[in-house]
Amino acid sequence: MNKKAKKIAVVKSKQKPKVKPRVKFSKPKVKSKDINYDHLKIENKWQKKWAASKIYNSKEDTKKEKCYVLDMFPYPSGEGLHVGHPKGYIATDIFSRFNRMNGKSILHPIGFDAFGLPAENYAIKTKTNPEIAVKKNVARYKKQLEILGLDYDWSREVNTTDAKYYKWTQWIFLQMLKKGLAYESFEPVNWCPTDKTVLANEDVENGRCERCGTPVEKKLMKQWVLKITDYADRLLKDLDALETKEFSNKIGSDAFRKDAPVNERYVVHCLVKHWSENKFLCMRWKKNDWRGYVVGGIEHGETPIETALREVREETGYKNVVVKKVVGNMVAQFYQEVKKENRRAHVTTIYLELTNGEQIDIPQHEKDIQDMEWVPYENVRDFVNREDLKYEWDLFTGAAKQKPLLDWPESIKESQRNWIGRSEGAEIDFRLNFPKKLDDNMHSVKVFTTRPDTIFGATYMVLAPEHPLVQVVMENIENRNEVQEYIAGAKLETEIERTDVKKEKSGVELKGIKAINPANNEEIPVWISDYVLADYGTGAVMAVPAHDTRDAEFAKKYNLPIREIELENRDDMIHKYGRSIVKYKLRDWVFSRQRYWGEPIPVIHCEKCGVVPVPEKDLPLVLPRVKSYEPTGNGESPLAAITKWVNVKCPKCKGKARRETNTMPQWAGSSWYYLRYMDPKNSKQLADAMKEKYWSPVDLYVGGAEHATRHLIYARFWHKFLFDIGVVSGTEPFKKLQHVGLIMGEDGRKMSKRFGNVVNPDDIVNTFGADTLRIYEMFMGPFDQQIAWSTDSIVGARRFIEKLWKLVAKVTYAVVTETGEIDSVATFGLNEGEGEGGAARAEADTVRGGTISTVSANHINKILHKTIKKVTEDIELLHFNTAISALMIAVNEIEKIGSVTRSQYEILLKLLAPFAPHVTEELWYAVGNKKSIHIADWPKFDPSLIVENEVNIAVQVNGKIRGSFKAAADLSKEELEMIAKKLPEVVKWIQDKNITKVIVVPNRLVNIVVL
RNA sequence: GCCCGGGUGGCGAAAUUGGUAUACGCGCAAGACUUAAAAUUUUGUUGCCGUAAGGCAGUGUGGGUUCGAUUCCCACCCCGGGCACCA
Repeated sequence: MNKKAKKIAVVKSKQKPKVKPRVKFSKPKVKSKDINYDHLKIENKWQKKWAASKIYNSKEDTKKEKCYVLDMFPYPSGEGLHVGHPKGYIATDIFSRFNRMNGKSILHPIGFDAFGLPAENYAIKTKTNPEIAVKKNVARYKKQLEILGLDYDWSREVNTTDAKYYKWTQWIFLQMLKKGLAYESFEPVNWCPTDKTVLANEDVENGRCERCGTPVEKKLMKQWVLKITDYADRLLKDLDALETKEFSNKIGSDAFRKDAPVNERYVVHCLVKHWSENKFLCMRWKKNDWRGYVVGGIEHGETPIETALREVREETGYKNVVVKKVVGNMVAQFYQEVKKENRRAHVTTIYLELTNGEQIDIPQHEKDIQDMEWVPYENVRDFVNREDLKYEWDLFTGAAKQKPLLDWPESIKESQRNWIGRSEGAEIDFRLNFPKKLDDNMHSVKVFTTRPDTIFGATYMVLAPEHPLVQVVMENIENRNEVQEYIAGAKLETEIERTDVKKEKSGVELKGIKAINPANNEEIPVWISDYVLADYGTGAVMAVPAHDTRDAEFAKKYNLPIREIELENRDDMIHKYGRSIVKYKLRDWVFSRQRYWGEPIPVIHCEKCGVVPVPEKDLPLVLPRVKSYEPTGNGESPLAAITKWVNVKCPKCKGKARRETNTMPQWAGSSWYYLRYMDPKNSKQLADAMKEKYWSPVDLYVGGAEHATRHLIYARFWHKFLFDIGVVSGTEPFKKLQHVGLIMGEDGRKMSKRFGNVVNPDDIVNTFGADTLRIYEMFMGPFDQQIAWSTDSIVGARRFIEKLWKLVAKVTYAVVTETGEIDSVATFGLNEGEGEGGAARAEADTVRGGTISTVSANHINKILHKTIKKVTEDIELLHFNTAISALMIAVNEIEKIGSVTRSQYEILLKLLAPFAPHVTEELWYAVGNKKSIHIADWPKFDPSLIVENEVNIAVQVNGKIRGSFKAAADLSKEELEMIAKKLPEVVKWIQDKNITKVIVVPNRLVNIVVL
């Protein structure tokens, strides 16, 4: 895939691009000789050993849970990788290594996407055959990737330009053809005059070719098109779909009721106060869901207050309840809790009080599902949020709370929603009326509107200049010349000019033509204007200047009537005058390119039979070698010049026929490659069904955000199609998606040869080591955030690894004699062979009275177990920067203590192994292990070890920190308050003052409020 | 214009059931080691006032809720991204 970033931008507003002319690689400040850490030797050694031992090869092991980790495969350009590229690969590497150590069966493959314009243009520029250029570039990329120590299963490598691979790309196309999803269209398409090919809508950016920036032209051409619009609705809906989950609980309750309120606007939350004490009623649904309030649905005709009273009586049995107010200051805390549940919720929160405790019996079915408890005001929050009582049901819909089907960043989902651009509206026919009727036909014009409720305000109609009807009625137009001139003028404009919002609107009235508004039978003028687009909706609009800014602008300019009206009922209007219809902005995918370097479209044009697919047995249809692969510009690809290849017999009638000479777009091969990794060598099908079922879907997919509206939409489309024809088992290919934040140049601009700010990863690996590079890139900041590279800051990562390296000398172990007795306690050395010998080693911490004190050992244990927890959680969330920070803290602490047992050190190594695979492997063997650390078990933390027995208590006076003290954990509130009040630095602030209130948060703070 | 995301030291950034803001790293300053430098190491490092003890201010701005707000609410400013004469 092409690694193009869309915009050049700096990370932060405040930070102006610091233009440093010198961005070349600078010499490092580290010296590794002194401590014997030779990263080149170590990294090289382990990379070879891992390749030989095949520990990273994937297997469909049904006994294990699977984990499919995927990178967006690279598009090997001529320039090689820069340090920004590996960021995503390092992240998936960490994630897959982590999951492997957690006992999962891993698929972490890689391949190359190499068909398409970039490779072809590069080949033309360098005058090499694209096939050869691609081979060379792939080899270079592979080498660059290999030295990073990534755990790819290279035996599953795919390449989209390999005939064995694109056989299946062509096969999928044929299946689409069979289902009518691939068709030839003859319509205006985007044409790039520089690249001399048509483009899909997705390849056009602000009216320009996404590759070369040339403004695209509209050209009428016959093209292969894929009917992605048939899938528009599913592509949109599944973005918000929920994971299907079995849910059997049928017990009736508002929470589960089918007719429960589905719209949060019709829900009330009732806060119910005790009749004599400052306590609130907390409800417990027996499905472990605590609420601090009663939730009820407003039924038809009720006011929220009535609902509140009814719900509280029904659900709690307390009869004598009165409404105090609707969200007042007094209950602001509760209100905030409610809002937190759902930021979009606009619930009415009602505060009620009981006048007495009189209670009637509630029905058994209510008792079955819920309990009640009176909870003191200040404890309600803790009570509701108790960790062990996470709630599983959606508050508003009553459905089981489910995870979304797609765990994707909201921004990418939103991009796709925008791109698909669904809008619901109506098609309404306006009859046309013109005096000089040439025939009796009363023509009519279909308009598309999302506001049928404004139909009475339609005071004129506007057609796109290209609207076919204009030509039909041309003879009846009085100002024919003027109209034709306008149409000709509009044609000359580029898309960019035409769709410029700032441009003043222009248009011409079709004099002599009138339209009739079906709502009031009024005759209204008909105009043409280029602000109406031919290819959206119906190419015609009813103009309602009172309710549409564009129409208003136009009406003002041409003095057309603007009529304020009362809005009608939308559905009634649609019903009376038109039909409801859904339109999408998404266009069908223009699928042919007039270029050489792509998959040949496997179709034959027969004079008699028309379009005939190449028989499946003849696949792959291999891309033939060609003398000149320069684009022709005449709408044919260079393949058309190979008459021998082009002229074939029709597979059906054996008559004269020609091959299709257009090729597929760059995005074809990448639309399904993740499936091929599952079974890369299968010659019978694109992937074996069992294997597909085992590995699907991709558990984590990492790549650039710029693919949001292309690759990621195309792949979802193809996947859904393959699902429909039974080739794949699920409806979505990528379960979790994460986008990588770009690494910018040191000057804050995008890394590019053009700016001379490219940093080559090979240089970094050479001087600092792959492990250092990996740690640095993961430590830079949040993974999805764009950050500028800084060679100066790498030393931090390097120093950290060196600290770990030096720490091995402080690992203690017991030397055991042949009879099993402890001879002495020793440490490991940094040099090979040091510390070894005839004597066996044993854990130092088993030694009675050994060198490491119990206190220190316990202290290290506490640190380590906290670190295990933090690192484990952080890797799962892809919070690599904070995971590394936790590891640094652990190393610093252990270094300070100065001694560590072997088992403790090994935990540390394991935690770091996914991040720095080489150095940890080296040290792992150095302390006496015989099997790779990368297949060792991930450490588990012991919660009891994490518990602090001494805590720091902050003391505030009127909310300001005035002091602190250490105290045993879980000291009572009273004791804490007493100690706090006696602290000299606190006494100073509270003496001579009236203490009005003391707030004590156990294990945290004491706040003394004085007057 | 509509829709997402974000704004914290000199810099990259931590911190979410509302509870000691600035963890970790870079840089910088001072000390140790060294003939010297590098490397290493120790200490310090939000700003202002103060020799210090300490005080005041402080998480884009202005309000609000609260004993307590980076965190919740309201309004606004700025930055980044997506869509855009889409009817």
